[in-house]
Amino acid sequence: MASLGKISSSDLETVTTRGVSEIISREEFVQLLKSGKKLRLKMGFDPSRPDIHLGHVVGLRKLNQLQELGHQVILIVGDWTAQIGDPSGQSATRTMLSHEQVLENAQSYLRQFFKVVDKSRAEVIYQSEWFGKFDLAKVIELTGRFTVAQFLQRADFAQRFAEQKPIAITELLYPLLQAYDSVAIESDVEFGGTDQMFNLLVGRELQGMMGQTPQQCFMMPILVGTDGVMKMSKSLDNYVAVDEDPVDMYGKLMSVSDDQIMSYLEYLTDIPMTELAEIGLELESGTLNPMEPKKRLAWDVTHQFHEREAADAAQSHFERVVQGRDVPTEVPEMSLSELRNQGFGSGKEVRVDDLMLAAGLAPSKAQIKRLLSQGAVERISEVGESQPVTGGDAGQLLHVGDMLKVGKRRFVRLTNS
RNA sequence: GGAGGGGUGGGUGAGUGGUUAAAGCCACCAGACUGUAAAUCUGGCGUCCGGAAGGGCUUCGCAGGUUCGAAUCCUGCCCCCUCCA
Repeated sequence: MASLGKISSSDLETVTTRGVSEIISREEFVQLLKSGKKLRLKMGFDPSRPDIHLGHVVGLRKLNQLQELGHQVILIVGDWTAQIGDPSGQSATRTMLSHEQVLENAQSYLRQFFKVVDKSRAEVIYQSEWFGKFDLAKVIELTGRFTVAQFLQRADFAQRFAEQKPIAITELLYPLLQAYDSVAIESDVEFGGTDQMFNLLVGRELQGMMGQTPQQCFMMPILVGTDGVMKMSKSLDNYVAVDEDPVDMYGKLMSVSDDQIMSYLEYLTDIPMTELAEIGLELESGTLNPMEPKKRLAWDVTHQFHEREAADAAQSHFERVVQGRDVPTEVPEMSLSELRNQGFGSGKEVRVDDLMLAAGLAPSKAQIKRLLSQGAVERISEVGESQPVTGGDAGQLLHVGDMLKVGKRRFVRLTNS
């Protein structure tokens, strides 16, 4: 680990450009890095959303890089702002979280957070530490520092105002509270996606007003989700969660659009930029099969969250099941006795549709019929002979050792006990 | 206080008495193709019975009502939004 203030030019380059969208202001930030001061890096967390996905990881990696240069991460649990909800244009009102719920979510979040961020160089602070004692006089003082016109500069507000769409008053409060956090912890640098620019700037401004050195605003690009179009988000279901098991994580990364390979490699791995440049060129010229760098990406990221062996296993699983269309080495099992307890089958045999239902391979009989008629279901015997299960075969009886393949990659095997 | 707009399937959003289990788009599922769970193309996409044809049930904020028939009309209720003051 480098000592504070001493930073190599390549580190500086990486920290300030790779996976970075904008820094306000870059010059001041660079000076701070060189000053030898141990910086307080502010990151906020909304405890109503305790799941971390790769979109967040872009920023967390940045925090980690700075930690390695000796700086300190301050994670703020937004137990007050969570009740407001960030005005991303969607739902304005949110239900209050109970204290226990906040604690629970925070715990879950932290477990994921520290998969990327170094725990020993981080502290966790709850907003309620300062907002818990905020009184009305202070709220008025805080709000009195800003005007509506200033807030209407924020693109999202401006747009909704123009379209005569609702803007909740509490939404205007959100940036203010977030800004006050910066004052409360004397933040040196605050991190967020580019969509956070306004909020970060309000923090910077408020600190100046209150006699503190204004924080630097560090903005990361928004990662596009696995659909290749929208930003990665849980509600769009185009995300790869940090908690994902290796096989799913690898698989989901393999489903990233070809167009996004380069940005994923840049934002989520440490593969040198010079090497990435070569890969980019080869992809463009068509001399490199996109699957190759994508596999590397998938392996690399999976390995960041799991053991090497697990990443290797995930890769061979992918090659075997997806590329080779073969049966995976480990197949989920259901036993006849278990099935009978659930009211399916006789204990000696079971219908195809019953097994699919019980194994969760389809949510309803109607869905099963569709799958059958679409030729999505295959029966594989103990000796490996496979035979399609078609339209009228829903009642076909399966015996111990039989296996069903549904779609390209879902399996279940019938066992005895 | 006044005027008006609106609540539809996972999401958007059409639909103003039957041909509507409800357009289109997105998401999702399957198939084909392939270099992957990319892209593209095709199909599917409430649920239950049936091999199928077909039939039953449930669904358009909630509760009633009119009608042979209602997401569509009427009554009451709940909720959301905009504008004027």
